[in-house]
Amino acid sequence: MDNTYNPSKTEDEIYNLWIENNSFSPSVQKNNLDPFTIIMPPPNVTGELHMGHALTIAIEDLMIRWKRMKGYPSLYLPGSDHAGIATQVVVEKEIAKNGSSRHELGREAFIKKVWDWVDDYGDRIYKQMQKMGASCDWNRKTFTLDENPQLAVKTTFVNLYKKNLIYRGERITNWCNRCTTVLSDLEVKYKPEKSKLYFLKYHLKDSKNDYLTIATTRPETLLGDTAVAVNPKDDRFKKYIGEKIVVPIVNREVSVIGDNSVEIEFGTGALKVTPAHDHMDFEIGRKHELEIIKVFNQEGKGNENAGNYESLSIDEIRKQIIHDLDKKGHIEKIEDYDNNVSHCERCDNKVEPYISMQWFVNIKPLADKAIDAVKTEKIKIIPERFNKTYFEWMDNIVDWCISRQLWWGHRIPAWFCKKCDYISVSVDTPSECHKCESNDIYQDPDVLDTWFSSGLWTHSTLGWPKNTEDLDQFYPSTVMETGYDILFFWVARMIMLGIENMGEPPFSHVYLHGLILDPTGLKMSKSKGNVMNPLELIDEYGADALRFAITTGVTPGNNQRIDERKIESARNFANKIWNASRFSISKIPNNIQYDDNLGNYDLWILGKLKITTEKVNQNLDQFNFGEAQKELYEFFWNEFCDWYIELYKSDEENNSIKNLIFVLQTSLKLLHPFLPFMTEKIWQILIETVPSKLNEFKNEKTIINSSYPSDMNFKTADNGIEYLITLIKSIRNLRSELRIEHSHILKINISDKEVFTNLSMHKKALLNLCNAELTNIKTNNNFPMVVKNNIFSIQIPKELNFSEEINRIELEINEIKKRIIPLSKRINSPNFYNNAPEDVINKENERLDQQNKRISQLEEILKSIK
RNA sequence: GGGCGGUUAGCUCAGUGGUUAGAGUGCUGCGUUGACAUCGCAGAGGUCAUUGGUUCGAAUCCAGUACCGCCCA
Repeated sequence: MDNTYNPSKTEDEIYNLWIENNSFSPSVQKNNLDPFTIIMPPPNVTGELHMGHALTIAIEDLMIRWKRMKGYPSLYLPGSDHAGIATQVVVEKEIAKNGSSRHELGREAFIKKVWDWVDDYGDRIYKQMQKMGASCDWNRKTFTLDENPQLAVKTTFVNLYKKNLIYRGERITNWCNRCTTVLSDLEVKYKPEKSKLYFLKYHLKDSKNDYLTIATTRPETLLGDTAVAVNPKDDRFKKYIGEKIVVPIVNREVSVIGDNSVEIEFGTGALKVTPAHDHMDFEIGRKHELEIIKVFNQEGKGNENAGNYESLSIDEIRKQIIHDLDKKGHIEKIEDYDNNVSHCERCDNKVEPYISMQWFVNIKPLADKAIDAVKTEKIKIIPERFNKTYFEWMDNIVDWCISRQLWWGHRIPAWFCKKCDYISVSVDTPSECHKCESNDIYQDPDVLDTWFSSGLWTHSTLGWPKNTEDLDQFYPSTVMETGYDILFFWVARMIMLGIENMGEPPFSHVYLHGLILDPTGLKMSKSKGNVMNPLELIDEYGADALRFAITTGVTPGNNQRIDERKIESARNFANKIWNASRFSISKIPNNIQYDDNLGNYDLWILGKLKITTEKVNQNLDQFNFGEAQKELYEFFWNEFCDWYIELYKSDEENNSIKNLIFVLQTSLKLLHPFLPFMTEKIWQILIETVPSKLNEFKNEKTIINSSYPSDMNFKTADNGIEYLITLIKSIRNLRSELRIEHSHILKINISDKEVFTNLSMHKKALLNLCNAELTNIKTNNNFPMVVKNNIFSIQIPKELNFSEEINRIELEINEIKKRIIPLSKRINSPNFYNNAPEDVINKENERLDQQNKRISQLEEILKSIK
């Protein structure tokens, strides 16, 4: 073995080994354990692996590997998402480089371009997930536009339509005029912008000199004004209600209406109403049955109703209108104004409120069942606090607009009849209108919101709507693991559609992880230039180190900052494991009889191993991955390496090589979910090098498919090892405090015969670990040292200056005294006696005794060295 | 406007009622002839944001305040 671990050399080799062994496919169970299933949140097919994916995979894969080793049939199902708008934007940008556009190409040719893209690059993200070590069952990988998901989408659409849960209607929606599609509320992001508030004069028809001043951020929409609204409670304006007022420029006579939704405080308190181009105005318009006049088209340009402004862009219209209003004296003033402007999440273009005909899901009936599933704990969200977020959103849910005016995606399975206007909705492409049997039908050009197909992911990947074995075996899945930021985007929709199609919730647990932030605590984004590329980090440090680093101290739902030092630290830990293994292997002797006798050090480390195993399993059970990992780190480095291996070196005759190998192997198994590649690599080396007599696990040919340690029933014992460790630490400390050279052998004496005898067994350890020797001779140059209520005398070189040590001891005495005050106060209070549990009372009393004893011993020491 | 989270060592974070609050990293001193300098040994470093309450006992539970961040409208 090399003396440092080389991940890049090993990782691909190990991954191939797993693939060859078909280690990732769940085996149909012979035992009675229920399957453990994670359906991976599908990354965008155009995407590249980012830190968020890396975290997702690290967490999901550690759960899967753990459960797989515990013997559960474990399925980790991978896939990717066609990501309608995102992919379309990517390919549009690609062809724009050649000066082309999708409109120029036409729908069919454009779609072909996208498929070409997917064929060329679609596997990229899978390869990147493999670099991470994801133990997915690649035989079951699914793309949202595969045949079966297509069928699932159409079937669901048709079923919901037949149940009247899908309808078509004209609504005001968020419209991106660059993508020329409607967007859902969640696809719109708000950005603060410095803009202007324009105060415009609208003259009353009947009294020429009287006018209302109206404040607006969007003067260009006045072309579509069909009313002016004031709050009926507003004493300044209520007298105008019912009067006619003239919209400037277009000279349209409209009414002044009263509506409670008008904010008295905002602007002047008078509002121009443009039902076709503003969400709130649309609602007011509906209430008052106002005329709706569209003045912009789908591309964000003035339409035929815009008069002189036709075919100008919205920005140009604004500029022109301000100019024209000013010329006619309609502008009272213009103020600076900070407001939040909506942008398209994908292309960053400004979003316009826009009226259009769309398909909607009547969501309330679905939502009610989904709320119920969480309320009755059929689904547990981890961490629990996100229940509140979930309910908040679900309780206030609005109908889901599922149509998108895109070309890439699941085409809506609805055909319009030109003859009778009937809409035929069906899974199979109809050849004629279902009502009048005319052949003159055409399919709705729109596609479905990507989340519609993603919502079916939990069962479409398993074969639904077909009745498959997989569906029978793996639905519902166990854990849906994803970032908390897509709780409503995705998780909520999976729950609703899962219940709708399958009759039961799609998973029993939702584990939400936090975001990975840059070292300064900011979200990583390409535009900020602060992204870390996981693939580069893997090249530099290894996938194990990256995985270990991003799950170190991880807690559900909390964000974490990541910087390279964290990854370095994980890499160092991996190297420690590598070297401890190297050491253990080097200690395997040739051709001797191995016996099963265990020494004291063996029994001690087994005790630690047992406790660690219990804690790790317990923490994993409770989704405390960070804690589980911490336990392992501490055990391996601080107990196994720093003490057991060091003690082992001191007394090889009385320690068991079999035990050394056993503890190493068990540790590797425990660590495997966190550091899969390296632990497998070492396991393979052990298979080669450990003689079968020594190899407790000789029948387990790969660690990935070995059994996870739990319920350890072997014998353990302390036999004074904890005491020995404390003594060694005290001697080291004294040596350092008194600045005694490492090479100087310290002779230590203790008058207590029993302690002396017990320690005699550890002569070699004392010599090797702190360069000390037991002696029964006391000389003049003694320095007293107290260790757990025993006083040792240490022979030291004559010329030493004790002043620092005296200071230290005095400080310690003071500190203990300070501590004792509240402690004795508490112990002496009757309240404490009456209320605290007995074991606590005993413990506190014992504590007080020990502290007092230590003080007197320290004082004794002081006296003797002063 | 509503909701959620955070505030613990120089930095990054664990720690949901019971010893003297921990880790990683950084810092200081010492140490390289066989597992590992990606290392070893020793050490310094904290009024657990703040105020009040509950309790025999609070970083931990409750209420208020301040600051930071996120989500929704």
